Amino acid sequence: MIIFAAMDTDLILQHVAQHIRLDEAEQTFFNSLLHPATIRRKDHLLLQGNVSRHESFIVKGCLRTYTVDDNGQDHVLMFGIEGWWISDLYSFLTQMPASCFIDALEDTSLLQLSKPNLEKLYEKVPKFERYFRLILQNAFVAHQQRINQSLSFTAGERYLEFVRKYPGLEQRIAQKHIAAYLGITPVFLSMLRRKLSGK
Amino acid sequence: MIIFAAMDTDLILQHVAQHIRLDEAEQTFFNSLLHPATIRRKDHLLLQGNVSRHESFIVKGCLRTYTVDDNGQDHVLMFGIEGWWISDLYSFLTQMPASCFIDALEDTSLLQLSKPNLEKLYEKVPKFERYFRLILQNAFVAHQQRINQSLSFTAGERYLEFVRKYPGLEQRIAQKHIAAYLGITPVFLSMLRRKLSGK
DNA sequence: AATAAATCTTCAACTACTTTAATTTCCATG
DNA sequence: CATGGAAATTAAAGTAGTTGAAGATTTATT
Repeated sequence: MIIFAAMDTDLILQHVAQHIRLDEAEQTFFNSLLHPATIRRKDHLLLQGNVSRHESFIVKGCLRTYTVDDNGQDHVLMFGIEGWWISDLYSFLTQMPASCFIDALEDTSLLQLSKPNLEKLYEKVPKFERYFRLILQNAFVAHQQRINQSLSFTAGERYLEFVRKYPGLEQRIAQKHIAAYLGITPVFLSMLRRKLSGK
Repeated sequence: MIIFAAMDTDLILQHVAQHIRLDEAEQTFFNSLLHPATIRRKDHLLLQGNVSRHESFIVKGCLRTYTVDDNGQDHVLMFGIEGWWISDLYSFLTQMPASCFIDALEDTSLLQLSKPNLEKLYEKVPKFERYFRLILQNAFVAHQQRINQSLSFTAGERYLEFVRKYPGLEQRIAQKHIAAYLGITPVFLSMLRRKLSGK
């Protein structure tokens, strides 16, 4: 006998409900398209050059999307925490090779939606087109704001913005990852944090 | 008697043709939805806080999308040149107030597509959904690359990337605008250019 | 054409951030 | 619980980029 793990779908349904209204049948159908997955700390969800086959909703844990430059240094495009979707959006939409890596910074549990299942969802419950369009728009705006901040903010201001955007995350993950997100060295981040806490 | 200005639609049809295939009737219908407009150097196409009512295709000239920070300094999110669409995409999609200004750096001629006309276009020629989805995806990827470059490139490397992305534009516009795009001072850009040309 | 205004260049002094390296703290694993 | 390796801290010296100020060049206005 096979026992299916109970899916923890509260968080994701709550997230959807913030954008569109679903009846019970629609919720059930949506759930039936989601595949639970877990990924261990330090394991990869996506490798650069591979195609991003799923959108992954983070139920618990933390991931990072990053690139590696010619000198072998990491640069973090975004973190994903509970209640966020994560993927290489471009790769997922176009089914072209991804330009980033995604790996887990903590043991993480996900609910995954494959491209074919997303198409089925759009067909049966067109309201979801609106939902994912809003997700894409928010991602777009977030990128735009980050460009703006990289032009106008000092490293200290960018750090405070990071804390505002990912509350509590500064306690959970290694500082070198935060530094790679801010575009500074871990050494300088350490100095910044001392200065900020010191006053 | 009113004489309508002849629309120069070659460039835009060529641009569309790179992504989707249109028959003659579809081309004519598309053209009928476009409104030509001109905007003088230094005039605004969009003010922060206003709603972006059109997508504007640039036939000739040059625009910049920018924000102004608390110290009164400009930061350039993007330039638009011949063959590009420009708008505050978020404001256009959501019809919420724009977070940026757009103004002309040269006398510029545009072909504008209003939100209602875009809806009509989608209805009659659904292929255009694909076209504008590709435009949005490209914009998204461009933003992502720029974030990446702001994390990993020096100012000199970012300048070279700017030249690659906007060929010839470095000859056409004021250096202070390029500096505001790169996130450096005009003084430092001046030093960079001397160094780059000097070898 | 003359003048005013904006922009660009150059230099020198300054600040934000990096690099290197030594020391300490934190955890993962045997 | 011991220990080896990764990550964080600190300090000192170096570099990328800023600021301010003066002069030169370009662009706009009358």
